[in-house]
Amino acid sequence: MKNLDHTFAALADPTRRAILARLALGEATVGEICAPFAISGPAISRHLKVLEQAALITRARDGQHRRCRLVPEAMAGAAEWIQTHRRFWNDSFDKLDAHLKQPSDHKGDTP
Amino acid sequence: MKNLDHTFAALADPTRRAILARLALGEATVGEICAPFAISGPAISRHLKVLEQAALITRARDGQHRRCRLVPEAMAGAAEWIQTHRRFWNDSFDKLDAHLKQPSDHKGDTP
DNA sequence: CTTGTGTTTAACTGTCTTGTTATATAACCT
DNA sequence: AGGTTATATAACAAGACAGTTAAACACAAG
Repeated sequence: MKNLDHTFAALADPTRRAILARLALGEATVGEICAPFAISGPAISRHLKVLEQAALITRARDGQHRRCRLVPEAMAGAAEWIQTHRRFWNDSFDKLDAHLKQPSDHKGDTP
Repeated sequence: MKNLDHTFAALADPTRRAILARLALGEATVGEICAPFAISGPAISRHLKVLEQAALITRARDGQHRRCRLVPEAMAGAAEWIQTHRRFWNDSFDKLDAHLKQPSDHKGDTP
């Protein structure tokens, strides 16, 4: 359950990307992840399951909470696929590189 | 129709990634794209429509053929999202970088 | 043990996706 | 015009997906 299909499919949902963006700031419990979203708890729980099956996060019990953490290695597969293709398409990727290499704050996507 | 949702969703399908890999080698007609796949023509046609709506490819008439070409800019959005997160997770991304940058001749090798 | 809080599962619904075959459109060629 | 090739659309079936509410599970605390 750790191939590119799952990774890209997991990243295709804006709620899940927002969850990952939240987790990029540090571990969080399911309740903390739920808070900023308008959708129900079970919906978030299933998004977390999708992210876990894509190996993008892990969940571990912590008392009666469940702490979620990123697994950055999983993202590497997707990044590698894109960067492999970058070798062929390097025309406009270089501009992106220049843009990203600037010292700037990150602009995440809002849910 | 050009947001990250569409881009990642388009990349989530292995057939579509294979089509992109084929197009990375150069333009191709729909028939040429169809050839290596076991699925029907209409199925490929709809994959191409998905890729086009994600702005990953363009299609242009060429006689009675239809020539498909990559649009690398569209991939940049997905790459930017991943690379933005790389700033937080740069633990294991650095290893990927080292691996990919090894044959550092990505400057003029367009086939 | 009983109750409350956090989280997941079950069951259901509506929508989207992927494939199929059959039919239509568009261009080329006598 | 009529026939052939290349590609797209229509109509349909099967399955995946995202959301809901209600119920179950797991642990904490009276």
